[in-house]
Amino acid sequence: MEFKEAKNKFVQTWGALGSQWGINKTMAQIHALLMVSNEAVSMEDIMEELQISRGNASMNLRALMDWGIVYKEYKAGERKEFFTAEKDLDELAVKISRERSKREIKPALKILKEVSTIEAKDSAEEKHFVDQTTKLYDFVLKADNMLDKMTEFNDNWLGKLVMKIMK
Amino acid sequence: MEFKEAKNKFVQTWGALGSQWGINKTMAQIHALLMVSNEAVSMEDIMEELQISRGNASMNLRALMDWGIVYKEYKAGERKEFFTAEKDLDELAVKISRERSKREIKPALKILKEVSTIEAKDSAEEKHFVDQTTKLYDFVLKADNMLDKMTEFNDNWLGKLVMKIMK
DNA sequence: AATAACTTTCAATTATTTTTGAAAGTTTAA
DNA sequence: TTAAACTTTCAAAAATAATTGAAAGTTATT
Repeated sequence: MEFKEAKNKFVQTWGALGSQWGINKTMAQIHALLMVSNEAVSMEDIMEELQISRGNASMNLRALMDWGIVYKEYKAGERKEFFTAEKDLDELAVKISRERSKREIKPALKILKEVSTIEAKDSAEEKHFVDQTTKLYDFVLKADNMLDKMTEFNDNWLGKLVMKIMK
Repeated sequence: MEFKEAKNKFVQTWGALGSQWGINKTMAQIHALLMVSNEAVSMEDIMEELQISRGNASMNLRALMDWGIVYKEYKAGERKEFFTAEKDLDELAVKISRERSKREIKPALKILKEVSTIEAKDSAEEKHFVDQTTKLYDFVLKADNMLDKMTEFNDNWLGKLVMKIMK
């Protein structure tokens, strides 16, 4: 396999993986492209490589910057903007976790708390509901905190994390 | 908040969370509904509660069973089928992890391996590509193995619990 | 202050995914 | 074996999400 083919395959695969996890395909592809580029890339070049429109490129670059995993760069003497991706994978994982936690998990937790604290009356049905949603709340909270804890560690985070969880 | 409202809110929230993570909304909603039901539910009742068509219910129940997180149940003297969800949350997490690993991570790893092992020639660009995709391969592999390890740990824990219950 | 070189926005279009519903399929009972 | 009670399938329709492209916006240069 030659370089160009490999690069394209990687970008396509990363895009597909992204969309399976609720991240828009183009966003994941732009990120993939920047990850494997050894220097900052212009919007023009991104449009060219991925065959996408200016608007699409602009919006998804904005989203990637909002996620904190892509940065703008300016080159001396150049009017246009260039982009680079966060290339440290631990850092990348941390930022994605944080963002998804903030945007999706935290709001869901809030609702879970609400619904799990209704007055259970005496029917078995209602008791089961309260019991199950309470367990779910605890579980999701624990899982979410685990992700937070990950950010505290650097190397051998798995081992340290297991130690911490198991006390 | 009264029970019916809470239940509905929970089902809607779980559905929204699912779709943000690449799981179809109805599938997540059916799962939510079954999770908080203290007894097996018929397809008819699922259709009624979620206001969905028979085809939709049938297909998503099939998918949930393929994921191994919803089971069919038969009631004596009843022709129709009833459904229950896996309610143990650790077990649920394990099954979802396994399934997503098998369906999405493993195939992506295969491609990552392929593209990271091309002949790097001597350009800095190609060297960076190989370096970055190799790191990514290692990272994803490590994360994926971690899920396996947790699964194993969980199995043991469950096994021990089962032994304990059975004396 | 006019123009050139860019980027952003967003209504309209296009692509993708989900859902429907009725026909076909299956199983049980009489 | 026939019919009734169910479930599954899948082409078409509907809903949702992503993308385009041109106008509006911004910033730097002359």
